[in-house]
Amino acid sequence: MDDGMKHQDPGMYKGSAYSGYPFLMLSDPYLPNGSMSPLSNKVPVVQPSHGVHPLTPLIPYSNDHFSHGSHSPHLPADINQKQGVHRPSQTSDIPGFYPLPPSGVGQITPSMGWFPHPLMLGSGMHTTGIPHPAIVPHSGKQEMEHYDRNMKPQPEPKREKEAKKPTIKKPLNAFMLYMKEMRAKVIAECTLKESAAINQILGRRWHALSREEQAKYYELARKERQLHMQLYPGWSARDNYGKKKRRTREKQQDSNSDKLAAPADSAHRQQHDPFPDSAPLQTATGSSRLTTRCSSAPAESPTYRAASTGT
DNA sequence: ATCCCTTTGAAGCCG
DNA sequence: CGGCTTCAAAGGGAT
Repeated sequence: MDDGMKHQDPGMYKGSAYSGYPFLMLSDPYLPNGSMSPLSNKVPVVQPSHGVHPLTPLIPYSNDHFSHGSHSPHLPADINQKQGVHRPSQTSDIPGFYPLPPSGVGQITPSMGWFPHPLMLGSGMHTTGIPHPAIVPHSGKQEMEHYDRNMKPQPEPKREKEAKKPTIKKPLNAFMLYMKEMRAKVIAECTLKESAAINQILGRRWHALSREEQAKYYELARKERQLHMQLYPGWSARDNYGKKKRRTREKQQDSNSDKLAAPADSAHRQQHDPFPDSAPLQTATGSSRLTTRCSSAPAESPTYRAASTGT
């Protein structure tokens, strides 16, 4: 309720492509007219060549999966042409990703027309009746690393929703959005399958992205958060806090002497500035068992900035 | 069958 | 307020 919301940018939620809340696209009466339009026109539909999240294929740039050539993100650099870089409080030039009623654009509130019954959200259903990807029904296991992506609308009484509140996942951040979009491509190029390895490559690629390119995802994530907030006004990340085993921490402590500030770096980098001048990054990622090399991966291609090559 | 690994970013938690 | 921890995705590998 601070960023884009007060911008009241009419174009804010007009776009359609979105990885997390595709259902919103369904009603996407507006066509992208902004910088991203060329991206959205690529029917996100399915292309789950590798089993992409059925609800996720909507990322505007998903088509990249097919661009085997090189990562030539046709993304219009005009995204920030005006501002140079994504500026949370002025990213209005970017078309939104969530369709909003022309009347409500900008002043999105849970009580808006398109979001009349927030109560329904509790059952993992959007007002449209479409299951929300961020909502995970409690199937006994809280973690649900791989929550049923095919989860079908569970017609459970709204009353019950209170009792068995589904797990609402955190909104994806910029990098997560980027991963969802590019993972398939990387897998195809590198013939890798291990997510850990893929993620390492993605991390390098992420740093290799230009600010403009990253800006796309930062804004996507920003909007996602906003939308998430609107969809689940009362939701808080703490709702899922402690649900996962914090083995990570244990490991970190253990490997503390090994990786040292590796993980910490991440924590320190939590600055809100998406584009630090001197990107520190690169934790050497000295993976022992993971092969993060891409045979024909453009990731390490000279085309990419030295960010990945580091050193 | 379940957890780990790995990444970055956002947010929660705690001192 | 600052630093640390947890979670988000994800899927083969390891246990």
